Amino acid sequence: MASSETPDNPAPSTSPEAPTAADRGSTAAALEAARREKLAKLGELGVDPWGHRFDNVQSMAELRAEAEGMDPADQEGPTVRVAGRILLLRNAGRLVFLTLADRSGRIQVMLGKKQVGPEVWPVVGCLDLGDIVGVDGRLGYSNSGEITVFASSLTFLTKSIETPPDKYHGLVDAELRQRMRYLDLIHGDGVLERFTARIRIIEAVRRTLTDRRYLEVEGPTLHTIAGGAAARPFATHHNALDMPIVMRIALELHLKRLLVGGMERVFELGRVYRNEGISTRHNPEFTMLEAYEAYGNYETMMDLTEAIILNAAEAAGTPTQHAWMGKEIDLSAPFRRARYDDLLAEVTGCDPADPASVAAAAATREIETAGRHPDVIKSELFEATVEEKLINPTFVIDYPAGVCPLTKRKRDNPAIAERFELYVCGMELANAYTELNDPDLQEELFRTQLAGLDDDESMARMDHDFIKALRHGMPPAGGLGIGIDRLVMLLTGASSIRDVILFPIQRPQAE
RNA sequence: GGGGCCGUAGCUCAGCGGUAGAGCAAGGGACUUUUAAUCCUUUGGUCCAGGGUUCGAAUCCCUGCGGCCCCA
Repeated sequence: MASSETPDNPAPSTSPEAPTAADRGSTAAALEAARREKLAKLGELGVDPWGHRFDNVQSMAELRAEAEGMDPADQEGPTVRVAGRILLLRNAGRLVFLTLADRSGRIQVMLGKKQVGPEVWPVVGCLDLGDIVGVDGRLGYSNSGEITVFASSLTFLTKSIETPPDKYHGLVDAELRQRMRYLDLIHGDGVLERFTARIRIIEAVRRTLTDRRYLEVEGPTLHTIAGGAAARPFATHHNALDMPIVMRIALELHLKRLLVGGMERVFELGRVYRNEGISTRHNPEFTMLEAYEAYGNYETMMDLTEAIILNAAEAAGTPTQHAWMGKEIDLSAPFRRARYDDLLAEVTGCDPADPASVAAAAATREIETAGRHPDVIKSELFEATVEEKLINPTFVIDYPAGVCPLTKRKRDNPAIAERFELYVCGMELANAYTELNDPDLQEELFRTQLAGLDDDESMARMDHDFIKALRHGMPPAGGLGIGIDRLVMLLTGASSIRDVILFPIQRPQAE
């Protein structure tokens, strides 16, 4: 590649090897050629266009705060140092204004021919939008009242060879924004802030748990049995062991092994993989929190869930009441708690205790009923009717046992499992159980599930090693799972999971 | 899986049967207080791909590719 190291061959477009922009007949090539000429010019000027260590940089936000306290007429502002990317460049002859951006914000820089001197001024002529520069100068206000760093020197830090997107609209095309997330982060309104909020949210989730003496662990992501949830796994193969491997679809069964191992309070924040559909709420890999607390139950986990969400909202700066998916959401705790059967009866008018009544209600909504487990029919009816009605955070509690093979049954009613799911805006955000710790019942439930349900419907994969662990004694416990991406959506107001995942899955770009 | 919408210059978009347009960006020129700077000027395209209809297709139809949305 042409670079500054060939000063005696300054402009690549004049090299016999490199076709001129016109030869290539492409605007993109012409734009690149213009930048490469400046790259070569920098070399001639003895400037390294790729830059070096640049210490003691102050953030734009810091400097803005400092300038707020200054008298705008003050000509003797402090000497400061900034570094950032050129987002805007206004050339007024022997005076050039830059809008420089770092991750904290933007600040204006003024470069004057007289002020920077004859050594540096030719370098100013090599600046393009997208270049990264460092500036030393005096902090103050321009004539029009803009906070400005009046440069006394300019340090070139990195040349950009590519043309940046439209300086005003930025990248609009959703495909390009995802394929070139780095540009989306630079130019997209609120994008960097949203992903920063995601980081704060995850920090808050972690802190909420560690403050409660939870231990954070890392379970295996390569499993031999895809257990702990109902989902199709990604399958692969381990060569040395010559055996099939699946990517994990849940964190559950290994965390429970650690409860057996006496860790008492454990959690994992990690990626899980499900080989299923892609939508505004589904990405094949997503981030899940699972937490298990010995001697607790699902009510313990409701309290924990509220604490996690409220702390996360605070960390993200999300007000208690805000709009999401076009609805007004109120995050005030305690969240509503409503029994599964009560909601189903309320919305559909059927009798949840009577399988025939449930089936009849399901049939009117074109849900397949023939030969299916009554609790599965009930579950589909619930999904089709009740979920969308749950706008404000609602703990749906006490699920039909038939769809909860890993959950402890109610002491007085074995048909009901001590499970809750948390819904907001019709979206499932969390799922929790009083954990089943009876190894014999667990094994039996795995078996009946395997016998009675399709793979897709069943959460059960017979896992003898897990049963063996339960046989050694897992303390009674509450367990919780939270979809972190969806939580971030809720707290940042994003309507698509792709807006909260830096690099969501995409088909490869056509050549 | 079913339905709808979209793909035109590096970016943002117009054109929707008569042979390619604008703004920004880029090149040249002017300007020492601009801020989406301004002014003058120049350049820039396999109209996603492949078929079809037509005297004529960016435009209409089909298929494919990529994307977005809705439903299951």
